[in-house]
Amino acid sequence: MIVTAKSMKRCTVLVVEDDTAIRRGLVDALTYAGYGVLDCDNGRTALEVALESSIDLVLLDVMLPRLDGFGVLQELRRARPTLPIIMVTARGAEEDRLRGLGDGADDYVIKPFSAKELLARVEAVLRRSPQRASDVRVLRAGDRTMDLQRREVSRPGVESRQLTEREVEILRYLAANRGRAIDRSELLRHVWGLNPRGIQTRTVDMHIARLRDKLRDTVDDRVDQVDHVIRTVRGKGYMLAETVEVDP
Amino acid sequence: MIVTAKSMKRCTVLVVEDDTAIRRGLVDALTYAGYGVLDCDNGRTALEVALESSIDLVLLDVMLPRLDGFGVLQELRRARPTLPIIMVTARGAEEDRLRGLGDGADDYVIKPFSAKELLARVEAVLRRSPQRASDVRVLRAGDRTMDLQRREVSRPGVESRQLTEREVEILRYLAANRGRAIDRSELLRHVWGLNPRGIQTRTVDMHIARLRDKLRDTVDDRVDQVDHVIRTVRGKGYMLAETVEVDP
DNA sequence: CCAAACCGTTACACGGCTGTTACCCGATGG
DNA sequence: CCATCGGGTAACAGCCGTGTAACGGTTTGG
Repeated sequence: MIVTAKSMKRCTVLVVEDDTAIRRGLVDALTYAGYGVLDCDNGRTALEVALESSIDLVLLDVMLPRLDGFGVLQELRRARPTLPIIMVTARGAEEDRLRGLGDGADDYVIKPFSAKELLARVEAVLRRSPQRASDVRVLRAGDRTMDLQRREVSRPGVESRQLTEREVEILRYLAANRGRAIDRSELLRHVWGLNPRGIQTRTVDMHIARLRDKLRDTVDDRVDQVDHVIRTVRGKGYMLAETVEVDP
Repeated sequence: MIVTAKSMKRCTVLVVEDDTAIRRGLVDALTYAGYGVLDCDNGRTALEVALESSIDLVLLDVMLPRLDGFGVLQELRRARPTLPIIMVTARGAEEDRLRGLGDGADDYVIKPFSAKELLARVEAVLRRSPQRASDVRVLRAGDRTMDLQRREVSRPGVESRQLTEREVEILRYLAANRGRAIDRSELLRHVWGLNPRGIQTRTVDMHIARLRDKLRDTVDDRVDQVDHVIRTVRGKGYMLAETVEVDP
C-alpha cells in the first residue's frame, strides 16, 4: 500500500541531493504519491530550509557540496531531535549506513533504488510508531527515579518505595503516551482492561493520588512539586509532565 | 542510541524472509548494527539452522514457502522455549499479530518498517530476554556469601549451611536476571523445566521460603533484612535485591 | 534396611492491594 | 455573589496474594 492513508495529513518532505537527475526523480516520485516537496542541492541551504520551514521528513544524500550529509544530520538532530531523517547512500558505502544510523538517522536507502522502495521507507518512517509501553523501563524527574522494571521509586538519600503493579502500569501508559492528556476512560481501558461507558468511579483518581503520595515520598517535598511528574488536566485527565525523561 | 551496549555480548540473529530485497535490508541493518547474521528464505531451513546453530534471536516473516511462520514458531518454541522470536507481519494483518503473540512470539514489527524501528525492537527483546545463568559463581549481600559452586551459604562466625541443587538454580537464575522481577511461571520453566499454563502450586514459594530460611541463618537477623537478598514483588514474583553483588 | 535429606502439596492466617463511598475544597461560570 | 462541577483524599471493607507450618512421598546415603 503506497497511497497515504486518508487520515494522514499531507506531509512535506525536504529532498537534499546535488545530482539534478536523481533529485528530480525523488521529487517526482514523492509529489506523485501526494507529498508536499521542497528540495535543495547543498547542505547549508538544507539546514536553513529544514529549520525554518515546516518539514515533516528529510531525505538526505550523504555526498553533498558545502556541508556533507553527516554534518547536516548532526545539526538537525541537535535542533529537532525527533525530525525523521532518511539517509541516501551509494551502494557499497557500508560504513556510511552504519555511521548514519549511529548518528540518529531513522533509515537509509541505497542508490540505485526503486520508487516503490523509496516510498515504502518514507511511509514507514512517517508512520510514527508509538513507543510501546513495554519498552519503558525508567522515568526520571529531577532527582527522582521511577524504575518500572524494579517497580520502585527512589531518590538519593531516601529509602525507596515499592510500586504496585497497577501503579507501574499507569506510569508506563502515561510514559508511552507522553505529551498528551489521557482521560480516565482511556486509562481504565488500557490499564484495567475495562470498557467503561461513562465514568462513575473515582478509582483512577485514587490510584493517581496514591502514586503521587509515593512520589512525594518524604514530607519535606512541596506539594506543587508533585505536579512535576503527573499533571492534572482539568476536565480531561492526567498527563506526564514534559520535564519527565523516559528511558528505554 | 543504536549501537549495542559494550557489555552486551555479540549476538547472532537468524533472519527468515523469502523476499530477497527485504531480506537483504534486514541483514544489512543488523550487520551494521554489530550483530552476527544468518539468513534463509524458507521455513524448513529456518528450523534446521535455528536448532543447530547458536542463535540468539529469530526474525521471522509470517508468509513463507514450505512451512509458514506460525509453524516455525511453534516448532521452535517446543524445542527452545526461551529463544527470543520477533514476527514480521504485513500491515493490517491484526490477527496475525495476535496469533503470533499468543503462540509465544516476543514481539512483532509491521512491514514496512524503518531500520531504526527494527533495531529498537531487536534491542528491546534482547534486553528483556533471560540471560545465561551458567557463569554465576558467588553472590554477596552484606557479610553473607552465597557460593553457588560449593552450594553453601556462609557468614563470618556462623556455621555455613548447604544449599540444595534447586536452591542453587533458583539463586543462579535470579542472579542472571538481576534487576527484573521473575514470575513463578518463568522460574518453573527455567529451574524446573516445566511448562505451566497457570500456577496452582505453591512450590516456588516454598523453595523461596526455605532459601530465605537458610539465608536468615542465625536468629539475630531481622526478618526484613531477608528482603535484602530475595525481594518479593507482589503480584509478580521474586527478584534479587539490587544490593546483592554477583561475581563470576 | 533405616534415617536423613529433599521435595511438592495442602491448609490457614495475615496483610497488602484495590474499588467504593463520602466529604471537602478550589475552580468555573453565571 | 452563589451554584455547580471536577478533583483530592481519608476511611473502610473485601479480596486475594503471600508466608509458612505441617505432612507425606521419594530419593539418597550409610
